[in-house]
Amino acid sequence: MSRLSTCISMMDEGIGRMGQIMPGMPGEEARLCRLLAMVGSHVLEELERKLKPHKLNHSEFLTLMILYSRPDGSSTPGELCEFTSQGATNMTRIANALTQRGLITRGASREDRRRVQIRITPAGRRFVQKMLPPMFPRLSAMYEGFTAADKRELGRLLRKLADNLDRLEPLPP
Amino acid sequence: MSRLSTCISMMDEGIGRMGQIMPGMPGEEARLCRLLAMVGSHVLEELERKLKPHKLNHSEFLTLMILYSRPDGSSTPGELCEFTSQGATNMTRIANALTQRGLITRGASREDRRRVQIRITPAGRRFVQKMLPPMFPRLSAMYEGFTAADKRELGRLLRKLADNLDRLEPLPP
DNA sequence: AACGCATATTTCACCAGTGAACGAAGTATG
DNA sequence: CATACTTCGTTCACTGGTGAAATATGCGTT
Repeated sequence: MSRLSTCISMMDEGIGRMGQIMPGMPGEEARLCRLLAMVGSHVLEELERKLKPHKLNHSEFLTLMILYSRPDGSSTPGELCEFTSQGATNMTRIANALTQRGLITRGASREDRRRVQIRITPAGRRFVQKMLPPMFPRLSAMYEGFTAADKRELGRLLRKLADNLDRLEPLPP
Repeated sequence: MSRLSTCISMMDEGIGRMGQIMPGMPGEEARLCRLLAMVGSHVLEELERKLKPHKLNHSEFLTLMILYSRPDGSSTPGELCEFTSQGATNMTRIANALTQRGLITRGASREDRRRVQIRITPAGRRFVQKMLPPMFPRLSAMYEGFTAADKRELGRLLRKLADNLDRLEPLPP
């Protein structure tokens, strides 16, 4: 695949030319959106690459991590959908896959018989504990040359943008 | 779907708890990656939402934009693959779709008969000129409250991260 | 000029994610 | 207490994207 910086300079030139043709275009904002999209998906691809050897995809990994991070190691499909930003359909498949591998269990909830209780198994915990640490070095390397202030600033700006996006959301028409 | 800031605080808590259990985890870096991924894909979703009424998906839109921004309005599948970060397989389908709608044409290249020359049509240009401007307001709104320095800084940090990602890339094993 | 090798695009089979519809369980209303 | 409405999870059919092989052209060597 092509280097990220190549795509970025292509994008820069393209938007530069567009700016001259299309008056009124918010060029800087468009640039930032493209950057966000490119870097964001590249980060995800990088993650998926590290997950492939474990035969996990991104959504399964995220689901497993949420369960792992829970003090009681359990949740429900609906909640997992919400926090992984996945549709219920997909969560069903994810839960199927993880159950099949013995990393989680699915059982009926006592309080509300509509709900399903999903719980990480001891094997699931061991799996996470084993696969996670090898990822740390590359994760750190990604931010090589970033000062503490840089990281803080990046976090601040991304959260600010996220707030704007939430506020913006309603656009069904 | 669930608000972005909800997912973010979930993620913050989750990584917070993880940091206590998993010693040596680069928590801040992990947080930034998750943020990048979430905000990036949210931006893409926002774009796709705006494209849906025009019956375009993200890749088709990007392809069309590249062609539009070219002085001569033309390119080749290979080049488009490179700059859209799409596989050749997909580019074939994209070109099929855009050709069918009369927005581009496909013809043999004169210099290298292996190559295919893709060119935006006048109808394609009109289409872009019509669909683009209505997107500007929301695009600007996304960065409401961002100072010029904020935008500059966000751009700088994303580009820096992109460079690191390129440098990092080789990890096939 | 004929052979093998490299490159560009397409075709095919498959995978992950999505929207619509369904059945089961709960909740509210007359 | 019966009927309608809601919520939760699953199933199914479809879309967008990917990897491996097929096809076609060009390039370099002998």
